[in-house]
Amino acid sequence: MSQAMNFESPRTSVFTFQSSVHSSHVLRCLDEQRRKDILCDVTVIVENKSYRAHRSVLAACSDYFHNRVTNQVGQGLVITLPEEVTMEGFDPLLEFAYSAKLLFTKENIVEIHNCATILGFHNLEKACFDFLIPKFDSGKSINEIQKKVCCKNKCSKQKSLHAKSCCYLEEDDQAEDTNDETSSPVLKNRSNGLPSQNSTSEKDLPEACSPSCLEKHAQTHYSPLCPKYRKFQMACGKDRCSLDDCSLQMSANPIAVTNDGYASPCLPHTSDKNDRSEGNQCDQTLSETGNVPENEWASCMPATSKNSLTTGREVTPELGYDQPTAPPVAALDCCPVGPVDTAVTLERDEILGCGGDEGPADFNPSDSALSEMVQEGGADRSSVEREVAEHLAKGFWPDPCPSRTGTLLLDSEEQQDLGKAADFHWLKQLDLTASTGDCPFLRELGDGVQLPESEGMSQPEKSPYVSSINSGDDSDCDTEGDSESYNNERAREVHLPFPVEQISSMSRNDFQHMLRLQTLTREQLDFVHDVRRRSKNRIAAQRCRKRKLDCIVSLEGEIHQLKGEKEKLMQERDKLKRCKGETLQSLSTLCHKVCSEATLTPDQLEFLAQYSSPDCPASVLMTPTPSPSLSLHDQDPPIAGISLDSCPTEEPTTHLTPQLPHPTAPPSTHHGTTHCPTTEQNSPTST
DNA sequence: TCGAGATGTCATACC
DNA sequence: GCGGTATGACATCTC
Repeated sequence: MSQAMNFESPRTSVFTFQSSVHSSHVLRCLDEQRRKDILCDVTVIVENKSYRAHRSVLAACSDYFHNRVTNQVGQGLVITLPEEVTMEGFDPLLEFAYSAKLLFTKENIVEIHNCATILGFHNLEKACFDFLIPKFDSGKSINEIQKKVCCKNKCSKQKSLHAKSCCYLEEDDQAEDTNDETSSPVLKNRSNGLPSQNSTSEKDLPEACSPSCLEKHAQTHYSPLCPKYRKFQMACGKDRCSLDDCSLQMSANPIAVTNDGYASPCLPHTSDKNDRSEGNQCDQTLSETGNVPENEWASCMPATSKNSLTTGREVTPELGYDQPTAPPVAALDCCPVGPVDTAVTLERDEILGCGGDEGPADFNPSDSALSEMVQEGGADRSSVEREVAEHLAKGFWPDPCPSRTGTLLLDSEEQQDLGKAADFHWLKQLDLTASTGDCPFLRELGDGVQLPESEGMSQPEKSPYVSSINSGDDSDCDTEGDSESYNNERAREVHLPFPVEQISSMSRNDFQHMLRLQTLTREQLDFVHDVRRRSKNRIAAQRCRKRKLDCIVSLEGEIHQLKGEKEKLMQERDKLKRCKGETLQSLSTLCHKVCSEATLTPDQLEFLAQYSSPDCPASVLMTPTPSPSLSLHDQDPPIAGISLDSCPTEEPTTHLTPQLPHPTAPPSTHHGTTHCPTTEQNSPTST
């Protein structure tokens, strides 16, 4: 059945989220000191119970305490918390403050949330509770939650994968509502077949964002861009975007709680030859039956790793693996199609105590991939949020499925190697169609979160629907869907022993490794390579186009900037021209004055002309014919100041003859030099 | 019906 | 030599 059923388990479910915000060593010391009441300088009273603690720790973790202890001195500080704060809620929070681990049960999660809210506890962001509380809220079915958030806009177009996902899920929910959990022989069979499966199912998908949500979301990033490019930028803008794409289907498999109270992360399924079919069925099985024997949890984890993640598909006898009969959302949802790295599985088993017994399940995965993924984007988010999200995500999907589907056929050692080499592979398996809304943690992380644009993971081929989603347009789903269906059909024809989605989603090493392990026919090899090539090229084309668009946008900005500079230079030029005109005008006036007042002999004038620049009116006076001098004035003088300085008009002025004609008078044929440059001639306009 | 935009694919070059 | 990537060109689809 659903997780809700699991939540109904009479046993107490205890979960732990660990934050890496704190240094574990320091925290351990502090916690030890607190328990021994060493250096404790504050007493917190909650419901008549007192807790000794360090004010610095509390202040660091809680706004409330920060405010209360600020400016408070002395060792005897006693803080009585509001009555709204209960021991039930405060106790785990205090533990969290000192251990970075939050132990909670479904009974106290709400209380913890309330207390954390009242006390303003850091590191326990809204995302945690928004996601967790509904899971524990037996009053609301998961279906209700999903429908409310996700499927409001139930696929305006069925073309959209996302839309398909929603609809598919909803239908599934509905179908499930009408079906008794034991009424389906298939389910029974599945349950019997692989009881160790995780209990996640597509209906457990958390709030998946609608395509419109995604688009809106992404648009916030590209608002400065030309609207017509936004879609494309969204689709291709991995550089800056796409952790929008972080849609990570991780979200699709939130927390699954087994009867023994462990949070079951989205367990990956592999397409192991032997139990591929079983595995395919399994994920639905448990999720629908919700009935996992407690003592099987330990064995569940390793077994899970061998299960193919292909919920929503049918098992086709001829292929041995399921082909999608419905949008492969669930399949993609559930973490990667790949197998769980054996090492990871064991590690998790250790973490879980693998006995399946009680005790907090302390998920503290050390996967760098998720960390990187989470940190890569969302720079605008607090590191705390990121870390919390990261840890929560890890907690729910502790297994990054390192080697993904590609290693489904590998032995454990190989898987380990591949897992090390391909930390992001599991991400590649994730369907990017969903928005961050799918993952409450990553959604809260925000828009900036980006999936690494490593090869293969980018988009469509593994899930051809993806591009349609990324493009924000449902319409193109047809072609992609056709392509996908064609590929699937071809895969069926050539009896491809693994899902088509794996071909392009695998890393090169994984891919080659898989090919080595598989004995494929020539036809199969051709098909596989063809699919992979087209997928890679499709992604490359998207990147290429995005770069082009970015370049265009950049050039447009550059053009705008250059236009501004040009405008400034033009204004400066006009200003200089005006200045030059004024200078020439004053020079002309001076020249005429000198010529009219001074009495110069022709020898003197010739002498002046010899040592004066062409701009100097004195030289004009000596010019036999007026035309050359006019032409000189039509040219730009070198520099007005220099011309003036070089013009020795002062000395000879005293020798100028008074009978020199006035500039305004008709030119004298005798001198031929009566036309001193007028203002008009030297005006900028004339120039 | 036409054109623009989006996208997938192919061919080719380059690394 | 193989595989990945970049990119121009083309085809197809949608609006």
